[in-house]
Amino acid sequence: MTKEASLKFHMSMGMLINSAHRAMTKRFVQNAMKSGLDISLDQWMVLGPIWQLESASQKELGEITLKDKTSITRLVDILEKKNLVVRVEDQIDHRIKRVILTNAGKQLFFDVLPIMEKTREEVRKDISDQDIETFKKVLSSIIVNLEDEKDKPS
Amino acid sequence: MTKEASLKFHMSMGMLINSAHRAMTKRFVQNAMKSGLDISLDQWMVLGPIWQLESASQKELGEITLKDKTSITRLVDILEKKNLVVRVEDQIDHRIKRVILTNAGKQLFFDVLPIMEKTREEVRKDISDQDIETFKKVLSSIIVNLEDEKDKPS
DNA sequence: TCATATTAGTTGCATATGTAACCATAATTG
DNA sequence: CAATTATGGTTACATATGCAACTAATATGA
Repeated sequence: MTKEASLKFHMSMGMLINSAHRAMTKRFVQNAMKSGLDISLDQWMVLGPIWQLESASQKELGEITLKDKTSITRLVDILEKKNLVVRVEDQIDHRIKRVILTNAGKQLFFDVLPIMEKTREEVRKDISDQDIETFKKVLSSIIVNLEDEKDKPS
Repeated sequence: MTKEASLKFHMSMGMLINSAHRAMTKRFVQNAMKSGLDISLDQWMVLGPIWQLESASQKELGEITLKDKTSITRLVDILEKKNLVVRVEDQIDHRIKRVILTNAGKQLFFDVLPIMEKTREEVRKDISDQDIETFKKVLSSIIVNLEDEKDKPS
């Protein structure tokens, strides 16, 4: 029995997702560290959209990353402490805080891109495109299956 | 474009796993809470093997759940604080601590089984067995792809 | 317009994890 | 057999998350 088969046989889906998730975040951080970059996968998940949108409210970041507003607050705290982003109060709606990249943040974004690509390749090694497609489809279904009632569009 | 398609289109694999993982742990805890049971998914992941093995060392628990020994220490701390398990020093090798269920732990184990099943059904809703198989296969491959060099059998 | 509700974001408390340093107890070997 | 190494487990520090309660600001509507 191969190691994969053994794992598949013994472990529940929940345990497998749990382990795969931890392994991926761990590897990303390790790869970044090897290149002298100090950033976590979750921090990157927020940094990317900020770059793409030029300026994003924390609410928008939460919607894009599917993260709780509480998590966004604290991730932005960390990014701000690292001088990668700054919060700017929206001029019209004073409840909103727009997050924008500093020059250091922009620099880091480009530095991390190849790390991301390297990690992606390590993760996908020997897995067919077809299986990856099915994999992503199932993940999307799970996310939709488990959506909070209260968050569902009425 | 359906919500699934939209998710699949926009989100990277890492983000999808991240979100699915969080959604599953969240739903499990919510389902348990609705039934008046106070246990997290990770606590359950440890409790199950203890039941199966009757008595397990923390090292064994780590191997089974693919969790770090540090995580096991702390999960067992919590389970012990909740009076669900007790640590017993191994009579032969005094470094080893065997973890066994209390009566309350055994009771909880059986109470949680239907919660587990309910959550499992909610997660898998409208996903074919075939796709689940592929899904688990891919997860196992990812875990193997990302295994630490130092942990690999020589 | 004034009271109420909603929205965006923050904070405190609890759980979960990784890393590294640490302790105590075996096991190894010079 | 004594010194060294390896093993099982714990602890401190940092990151990440959920929930609930909170603040400040905007929107709603009687």
